[in-house]
Amino acid sequence: MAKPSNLADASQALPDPNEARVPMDSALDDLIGYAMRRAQLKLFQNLIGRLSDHDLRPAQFSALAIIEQNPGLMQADLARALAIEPPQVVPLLNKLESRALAVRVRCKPDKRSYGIFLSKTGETLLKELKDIAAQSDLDATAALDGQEREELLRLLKKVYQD
Amino acid sequence: MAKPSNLADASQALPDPNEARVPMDSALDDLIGYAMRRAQLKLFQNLIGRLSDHDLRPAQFSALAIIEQNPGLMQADLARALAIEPPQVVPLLNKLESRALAVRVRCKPDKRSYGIFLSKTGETLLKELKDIAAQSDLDATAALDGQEREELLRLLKKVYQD
DNA sequence: TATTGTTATACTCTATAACTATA
DNA sequence: TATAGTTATAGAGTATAACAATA
Repeated sequence: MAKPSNLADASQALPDPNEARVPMDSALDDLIGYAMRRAQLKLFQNLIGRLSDHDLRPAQFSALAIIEQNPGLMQADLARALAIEPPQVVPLLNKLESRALAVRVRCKPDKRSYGIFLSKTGETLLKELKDIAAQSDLDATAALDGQEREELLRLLKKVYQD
Repeated sequence: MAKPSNLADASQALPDPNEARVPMDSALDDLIGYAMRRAQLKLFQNLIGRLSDHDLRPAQFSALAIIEQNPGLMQADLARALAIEPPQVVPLLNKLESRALAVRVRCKPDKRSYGIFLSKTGETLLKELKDIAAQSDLDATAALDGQEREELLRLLKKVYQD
């Protein structure tokens, strides 16, 4: 297929190959969704790098924090809190159990379900991970001052809690 | 492995099964990264739903907008602008070409490379897609007023442009 | 020898259907 | 029959190595 007749006029406006190698976006520049995706990727990559020292993924850190706040919760609850499907909880919890950070305990009247709890090891590591995550946050938003950071957090919560 | 000795104290504080089924996060509540991930997922899902009417993905929309701003750019440039690897550009561009929205043209002195351009069809559709994306933005951030939306955009740009 | 685009491949993430064991 | 957890599987998204054509 060579140069179809509906090819847009483009023979002019070719960017100088010697100038900035990163094309500008325009059109996308006014979209909150676009800016948020790029900012989120930056924060996520930063956190992934820091957590990798402990061989953990962000979802595993989130799971530990949610378990701490809701000891004894069921896997279905954890899935809902993490906004993932129940089958995805299985390998995640298996990993946490194999590292002795959390445990499944059959303790409910309903013998089908487990209560999920942190181990002492998990509680101790989670303390450290919270500091790491807070530092990652500061690092990835270093362009903001404290007041801007608080305002950003407030606005983001307002968006997702709606 | 049954109830290891380092199991954290958890026999108390079990959430009432009759109350809110969504466990709270705490610990995560002060993290910009966590709030941004949740807000970003909300915006992304909204946009995915709206673009699906046109059988397009967000990355394909972004590609169209970038091509419009940089007619004649090479695939390596597009990959860099989209923050993806060159091999991922191939199926993306194949899709846009099969839909007659964009074209690869061998027109450079370097016969290895292509210049990428929008077709007239692509230009027309892109106009519509921009409105859709803007509406998606407004919809997913309906909890914010105009001033908050501008402030959020400003802060996000400051973060990712750093 | 280096580079553009491409193919092949693999690894992760995510989602769905089906299975088990309890209820 | 319905539910909690699990298994199996398939589809995206993403990354790397290797190849062909060209420089």
